[in-house]
Amino acid sequence: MDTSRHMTNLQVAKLLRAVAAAIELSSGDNRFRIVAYQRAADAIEHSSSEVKDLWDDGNLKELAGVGEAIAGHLDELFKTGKVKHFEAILKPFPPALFELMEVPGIGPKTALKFSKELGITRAHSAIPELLKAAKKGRIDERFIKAIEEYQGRSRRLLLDVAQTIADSIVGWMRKNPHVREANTLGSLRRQASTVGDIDIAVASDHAKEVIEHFTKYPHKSRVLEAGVHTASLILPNEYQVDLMVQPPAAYGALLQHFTGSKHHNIKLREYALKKGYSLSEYGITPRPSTSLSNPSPIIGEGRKGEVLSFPTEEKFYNFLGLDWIPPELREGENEIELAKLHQLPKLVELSDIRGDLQMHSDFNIEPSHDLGLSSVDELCDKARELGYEYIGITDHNPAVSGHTQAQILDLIKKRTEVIQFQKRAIHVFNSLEIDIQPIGKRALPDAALELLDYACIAIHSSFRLSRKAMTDRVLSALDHPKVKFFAHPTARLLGQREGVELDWDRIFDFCVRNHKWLEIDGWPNRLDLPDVVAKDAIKYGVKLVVDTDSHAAGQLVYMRYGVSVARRAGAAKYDIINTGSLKEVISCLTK
DNA sequence: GCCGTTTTCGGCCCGACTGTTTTCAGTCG
Repeated sequence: MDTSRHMTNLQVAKLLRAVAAAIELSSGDNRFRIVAYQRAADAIEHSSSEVKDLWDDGNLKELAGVGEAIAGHLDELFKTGKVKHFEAILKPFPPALFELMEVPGIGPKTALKFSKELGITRAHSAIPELLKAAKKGRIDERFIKAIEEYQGRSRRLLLDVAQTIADSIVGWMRKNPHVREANTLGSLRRQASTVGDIDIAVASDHAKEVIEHFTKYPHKSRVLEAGVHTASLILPNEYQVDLMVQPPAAYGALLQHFTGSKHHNIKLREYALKKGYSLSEYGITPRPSTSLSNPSPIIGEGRKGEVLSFPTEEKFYNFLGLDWIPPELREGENEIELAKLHQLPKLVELSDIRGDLQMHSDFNIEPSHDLGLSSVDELCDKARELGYEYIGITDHNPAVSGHTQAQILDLIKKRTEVIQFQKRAIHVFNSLEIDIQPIGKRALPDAALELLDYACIAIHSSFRLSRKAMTDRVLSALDHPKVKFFAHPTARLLGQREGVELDWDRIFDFCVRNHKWLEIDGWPNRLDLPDVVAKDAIKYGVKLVVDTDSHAAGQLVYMRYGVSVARRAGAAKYDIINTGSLKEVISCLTK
């Protein structure tokens, strides 16, 4: 079988990165060609669509960073399984080289050196061979640590784990009177679904006192390092937390720089450069003009060579003629253009949410999946505490095997009585989460569906069907007036299971035409829809519902993570069904 | 090799860290 036809985005990206490395090791000044290949690789790796699907539809050049030439090469790749031009570029180098580069600290030059000096040529055994060489003392011993780091990689934290730790530490820091401001940084501040590092910035004119306070954080295991402006703690679970302290007058640039993303910062600096400014973590520097046609500065003020400081990010972005960009949108897509045109979306806020339409109670409906741990009453109490107007209880359907249709109807009627047992302080919708069976049949008789206010459907089995079969299956299950949304659509589990393959355009189209919604499931190891897909859904006009999928009352607070996904997708309040009032939601349910 | 509401040519982010590095090369975020 021709494997190229099944190449994933990650595999295509890796191929392009290998080409970039090979160009770098070849003679001649090809710096910008190298960067072009790396950018194309990044674009493909982060694309919400499978690159092969884009190729199928003739849309490869939609990817920013993929132009005429690379699109042509990928065309050849998908048609024939190989690219003659790439093979010629890669041929002089041993395959092991590109594996060695996966180790942090090893780039193309070092990889080539090791490959030659240590005789490592085969790709599959490259890393173990390198580790062996390192342990024998044939290369610098610092690489032992780097290799082990690589082998234990993908040890990214789930967003909620990192956020919980950061909330505690930021809270601790704010207790100190010298701390003017404290913020998370990086992918955590951008609320990415997984987080690499927990980094915290503090604005203060008293770095010494602030660092001292940080090292007294009560829940630490030990202090790793405490310098003049930075410090690091190790927590009992071995997670590391880094702190940076800067004077309030220059805090804006620091916060901006370390929030990233890398791609956002590159684009922002390119944009600034055209206006005659150079950006850094310290501030904004007007540049000497390089030609008569490029007089500088065009906007703002400042003497050449002088670093201008900014106390806040708002002032930093505004100086460049941009609206402040919420961290969740800083992924290097079109946010800078939108900020320039004052057209950034007004992102949905946690406080806009008025209900939660997916959660599980402890009513024993005899399901094939987990029961919840809390009673309907407990769920209502917590929801009321959160200020909600309504919730939907979506227990799993009764197990298909071992129940007659009459028994299923009976269970649902009994459960309906529990839900409607008394007048409650908030409205409770009577709903179920229904399995989609492999062939697209719902795991609940239609007669039972009629007893509900609404239902959602979800995939809990047969995760590996083809894209077409999977899409057919889902659309078939969605096709009933009582079924209102598709819950945790990709069924991914972060760090455990990849999402299923779906034809999103077909799903989006069906949803828009039939008043169906897609869920953003805020359960921290789902966060599903993924942000990039949710972004496409919104562009298509699909309505979303942000839920927690709680299995206990205390988990209703996971809503913040679902909202973060929605914000990263650029969702405004009106894109989200459950920002509506009870009356509005009831109206949507009957469309 | 990519890209354009100043350009289809002529640009292309920025600074920190590390090592054996007395002025720079490689790598990273």
